[in-house]
Amino acid sequence: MNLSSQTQAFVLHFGEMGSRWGFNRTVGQMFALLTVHSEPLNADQLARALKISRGNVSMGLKELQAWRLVELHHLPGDRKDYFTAAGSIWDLARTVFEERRKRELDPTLTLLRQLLLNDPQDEQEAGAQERMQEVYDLLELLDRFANALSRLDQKDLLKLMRLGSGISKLLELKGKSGSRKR
Amino acid sequence: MNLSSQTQAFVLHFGEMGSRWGFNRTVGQMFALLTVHSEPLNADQLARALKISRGNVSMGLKELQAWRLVELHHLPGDRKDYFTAAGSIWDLARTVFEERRKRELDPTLTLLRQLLLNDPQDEQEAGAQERMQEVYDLLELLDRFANALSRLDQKDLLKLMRLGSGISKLLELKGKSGSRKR
DNA sequence: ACGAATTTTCAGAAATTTCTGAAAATTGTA
DNA sequence: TACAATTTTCAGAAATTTCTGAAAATTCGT
Repeated sequence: MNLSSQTQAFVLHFGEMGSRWGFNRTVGQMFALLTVHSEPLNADQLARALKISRGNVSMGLKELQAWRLVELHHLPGDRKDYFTAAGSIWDLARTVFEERRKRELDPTLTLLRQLLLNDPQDEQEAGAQERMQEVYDLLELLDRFANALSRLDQKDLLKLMRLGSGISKLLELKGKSGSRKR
Repeated sequence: MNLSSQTQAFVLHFGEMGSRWGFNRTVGQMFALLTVHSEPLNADQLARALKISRGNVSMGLKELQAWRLVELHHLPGDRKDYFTAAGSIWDLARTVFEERRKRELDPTLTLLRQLLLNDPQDEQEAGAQERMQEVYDLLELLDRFANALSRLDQKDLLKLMRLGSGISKLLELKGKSGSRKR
């Protein structure tokens, strides 16, 4: 379980980026290692490869399971738990995307919905609520859009992402056919 | 500068969420307050309203300026710097989106591009590189897509986001006309 | 150029997050 | 059931991030 300098660099980088993606350094490293390493790894192997404590690995795996980013395997005649990254890179990306939507958007939408139920008590509050309503509308739209993207199958998602600047042409099309309807 | 309980709740929430969105608690609070408060605020007002030190406000404003999320104003006969949230909610969202793309995608793309230049030294490395290539391809696609979205004007973006599940129908359309071409 | 107003800086304090390692709990086998 | 292998837990240690406040720097009017 000694990592090539390639893998080392990859793993360390994902450790650094980890916090930006929503998990801590060692969780990022564990995930990176499981991603590049095709064979399943057990907790001891992860601990040794990454030079972190066994306890930390246990906690990290729990978190990765909560994110549904790893899969548990068993080898015949071995009681240890082995892990791999769950599904294709594509699946992983989708999962991260969905989890982040949940964590970054949903709580705010819930709060704003609540706050907007109250009647404003004065001018100041009325103005603040207007602004909050704008934030809410935007985040809700984003949330719906993210959900729609999540539901697309891989083929369509690929098609959409590859469109690039072609998107606006496609929308023009839609806009015209849409207005024609009435 | 005493905040209504509405605003208080909004500000505190954005503080909590701040870390998920890429900045720390007080920066999140400052941004939230500037967003709901239509009048420009100066550093002392922010410090008093949020009960944080003047120094912290200075650092926070510097960060918000780096994110291009605030705008500096001056009032006649007052030497203090006044700040507002920069542009419409829509503009703010676009800016946050772009900044996050830069911070979360670009460094990884750069690293992977580098790593993939090296020839693999053995089977193990070859396999790891395959996985890294997949990650690279995916992130690059995502990056291009994010860029394309950023470049859409507000009207088109709105149209696209409102499509929801209609997206797949639109893509079908495109798929068919695309294959018709050959 | 001086001085008052204002902003920035930054060393150390405080708060928070992450990590370790030993003990407790769980699991599977004989 | 007894026990060895394995995983989980969690109190406290270590590392990291954030915050304060006083001093330094800057800015502007006179």
